[in-house]
Amino acid sequence: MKIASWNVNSLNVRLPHLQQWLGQCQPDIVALQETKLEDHKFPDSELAEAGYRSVFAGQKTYNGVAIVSRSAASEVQVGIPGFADEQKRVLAATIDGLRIVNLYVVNGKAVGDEKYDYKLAWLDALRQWLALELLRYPNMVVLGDFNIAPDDRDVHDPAAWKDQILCSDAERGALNKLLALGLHDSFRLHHDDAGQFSWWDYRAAGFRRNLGLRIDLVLVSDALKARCVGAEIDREPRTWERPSDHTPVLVELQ
DNA sequence: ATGGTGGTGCGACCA
Repeated sequence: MKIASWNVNSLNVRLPHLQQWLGQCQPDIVALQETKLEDHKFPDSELAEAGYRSVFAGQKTYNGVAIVSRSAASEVQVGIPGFADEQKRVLAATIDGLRIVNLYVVNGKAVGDEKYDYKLAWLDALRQWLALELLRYPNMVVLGDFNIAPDDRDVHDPAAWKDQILCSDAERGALNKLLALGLHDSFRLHHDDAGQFSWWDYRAAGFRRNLGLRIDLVLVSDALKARCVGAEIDREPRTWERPSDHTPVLVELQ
């Protein structure tokens, strides 16, 4: 089965892209971020016409997460338990026997900014919660827009980005603490090359010049590692007219 | 190329 993550940067604008991509890629599960839609505006009937069910937790203008899947979702959880947060960034559900945890990690703006402190506190709360979730649900996929480039291979210009937001040691340390729970960056199970990105800035012709970062990740738990037979970044939707600044990333599970 | 684009919504903020 195919499991994907895509930051669509407004599902209102990108619904045609999502429909196109569902049709040609035929994923089983897709985690969406930055839907930017209140729940009553979520296009669940349009997606049902394409054969997909939806669960979603959105808000106006900012954030918003959803999981779109062929099979029904159960045990739906919004947010990190015990971590008060108005921002809709976390949505977990059980689908096809897998625990799917969809994340839109805080961006953080700049190292030292108050949003950066919020990002690190948020990641710490996430880690504490996931440690418990993994005990309950060994077959877990944690995926989404992590807003962290794991290492310098994931950065087009590591010197320019050194110690900058999305690349700082504290952010990478927080990601490594998540991985230490028994999670694996699926892309790195199958590829070790540099320059494979999932996000390119709209400015300065970032995509054309491949000035990107790999910040969209699919993590698989220890129990799923052996079933993970492929991991890819599908650059095609980033070439379409009026694209999201992110492109879909996906794994194939046996 | 030290600038630049895009979404929301009509300001200014966020990324």
